[in-house]
Amino acid sequence: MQVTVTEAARRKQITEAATEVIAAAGYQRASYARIVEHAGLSSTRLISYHFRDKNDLMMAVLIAAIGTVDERMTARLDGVTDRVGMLRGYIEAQVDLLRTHPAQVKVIREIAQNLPDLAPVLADFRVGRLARQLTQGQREGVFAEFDVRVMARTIASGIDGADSEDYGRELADLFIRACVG
Amino acid sequence: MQVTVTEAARRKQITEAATEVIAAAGYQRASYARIVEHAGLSSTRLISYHFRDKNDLMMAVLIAAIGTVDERMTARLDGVTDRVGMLRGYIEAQVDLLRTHPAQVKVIREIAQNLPDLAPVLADFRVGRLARQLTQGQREGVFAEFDVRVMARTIASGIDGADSEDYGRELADLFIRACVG
Amino acid sequence: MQVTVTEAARRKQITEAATEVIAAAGYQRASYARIVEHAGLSSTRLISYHFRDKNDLMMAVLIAAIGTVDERMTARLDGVTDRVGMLRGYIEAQVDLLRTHPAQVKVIREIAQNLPDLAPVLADFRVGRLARQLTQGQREGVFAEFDVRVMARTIASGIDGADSEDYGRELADLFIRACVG
Amino acid sequence: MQVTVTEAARRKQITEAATEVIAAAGYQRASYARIVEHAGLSSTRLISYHFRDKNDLMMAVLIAAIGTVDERMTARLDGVTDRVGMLRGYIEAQVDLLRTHPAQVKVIREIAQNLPDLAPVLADFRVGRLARQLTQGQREGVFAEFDVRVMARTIASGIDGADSEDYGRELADLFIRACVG
DNA sequence: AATGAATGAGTCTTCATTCAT
DNA sequence: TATGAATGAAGACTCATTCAT
Repeated sequence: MQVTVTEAARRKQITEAATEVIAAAGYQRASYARIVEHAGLSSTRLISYHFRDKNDLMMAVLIAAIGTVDERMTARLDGVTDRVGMLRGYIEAQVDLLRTHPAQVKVIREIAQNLPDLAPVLADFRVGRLARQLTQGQREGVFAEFDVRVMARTIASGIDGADSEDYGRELADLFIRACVG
Repeated sequence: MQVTVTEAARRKQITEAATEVIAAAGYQRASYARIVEHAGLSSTRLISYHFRDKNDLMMAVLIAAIGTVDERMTARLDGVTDRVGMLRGYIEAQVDLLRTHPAQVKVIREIAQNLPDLAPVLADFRVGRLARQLTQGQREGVFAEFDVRVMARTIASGIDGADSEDYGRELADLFIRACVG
Repeated sequence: MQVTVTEAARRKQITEAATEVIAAAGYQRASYARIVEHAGLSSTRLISYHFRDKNDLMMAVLIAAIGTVDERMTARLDGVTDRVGMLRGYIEAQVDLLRTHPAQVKVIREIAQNLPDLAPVLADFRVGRLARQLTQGQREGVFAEFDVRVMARTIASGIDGADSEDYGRELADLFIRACVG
Repeated sequence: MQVTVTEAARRKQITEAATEVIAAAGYQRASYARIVEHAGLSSTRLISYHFRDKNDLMMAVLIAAIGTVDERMTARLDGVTDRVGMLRGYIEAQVDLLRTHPAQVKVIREIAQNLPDLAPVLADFRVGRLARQLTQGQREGVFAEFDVRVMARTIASGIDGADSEDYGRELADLFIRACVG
């Protein structure tokens, strides 16, 4: 029995299944066989047909995850002009994402760890928005003098360790002290 | 041609080769074949002879790496009683390790990521010494009130992102501000 | 050069080759390599493709063997109502199977010996039909009083040692004496 | 630490360990590694030193098992002249051996199954004594006319299936009926 | 747009045996 | 008499990809 759907719908089905498999089992264990099983597809051939190779699939998964995360962050921080409020909002929003979109967050980390070539691109994605806000804050005299790149990366890596909303609030307190100095 | 060396020497040769392979290629790609090639051994059977299984080998690699790192840290911080000086010394020493013992540091991270059962033990190894110092500092009134667990984990993850001595100094400044408040 | 046949045909080819290998070399020595060689296949990967794992293959082999044996026995004994005639027919038919379908008979024994979990199921297959007939014969007063389970198992194991039609006839005489008493 | 014992004592230690391993795990799984572990020896090299190869070890194991079994049977049947009593005694003594010397009985079967070259020799060992008694019984007119070889083999294989003393008694009844006719 | 079938390379582990004291 | 160390071959199984419709 041969079920035919549109190219776009099939690609989405596969990337979503791949996202869940990567989040649950890790990048290395996300084999075609496991993805096919999770998605209920007929054979791995279906993946090979819709994606050039495994790297192509992973890029699609990554782009989708980044899109989702970016959208959520933009929605959360839109209109916030207060620098300190922005910093707290950024950290708490990121921590909140771990709860609301765990698969997407996990996928971004997994791919970053396992495809080192992407590290710089992903680093900028994770840190760019924050760094710009920190620089603005320094210009306005709200934040002390510090190396913006170091601060942004430290905040980002600190967020990765969070496991609860309380942790997020404590983290925000910590970095507000460090930034306002 | 059969070359015979002592058990201890052979085990050390293999664990060192494995350490380098893990650091260079990652835990998942550290196959017996790659380790044997890197060490110039005759066959993978030599690893199976000296280690019960792959997990046994990885434990030996991990213990060696932890031993090296722990020894360096103890040597660096021995005799430092000033709390703020200790905090700076801890961070800078850790960052320095990334340069002087990159393979050992990488191995500890790789194994922690890929053997989740060990995560709690390794977390304590990475964070325990620091957390005790922070708590002491709070009792002495040198450090402000903050969640020691969050602070220690944030410092540890911040260190992982460092890539130079300058970065280490800036990180120390950052966390001294956050701790002294 | 890639030769493509249907799933069913390939499975049959593999199970038949496996049957012959098990019969000739024993369960333990029936490796994928030997089966592939016997069947003239390109690589062991072909077996892994068509069967989930080795146990899956062995179950397919066993089911085929049981099917063949059961079909032959049913054909031989269909319509026989005379209890003593049935007993003789059963024993001689079983002995005859050793000559006409040696591989199937050998496979059932080998798998029973090497997969102890299946022993009860196979024991029932080997002994169930016979035990029912013996019980009926006792009810009808044709057979003496004896433990049906012991008798059926003894008959079955006696058959295993047979090596000729004469042996089969002698065996039938023996057990008719033992049953009629 | 090097412990030195006599050749004979060491061979006995190894054959006994091998006997237990074969009985517990089967012939195929009785590897040098498992035997060494069971016996608490320092390395597999000790086996290679005392036995030419694995076949040599297995012969030693088999001879020891046969010796034990033969001795018990001789003790049990010595002085029994009554033919029918001898037949019952033989069957019940064999079934009793399954309980008192399970390892030795298991070893003989395992080796017979896995070393087909020995089958004739072992068949004679298992069947010879019994066949001679049956022939004598026929000459004395106590037993009916039947093929002694078939009867002896059937009795022997019937015994293999026994699992209790009751089973043994029932088996003796069965074969007395079949022999006395 | 989809599929069934096939594949070579690679994974770790176990095996009995041999080398060299 | 004993031992530590080393070994090549073989075991089942998984991988992403390609062939051929």
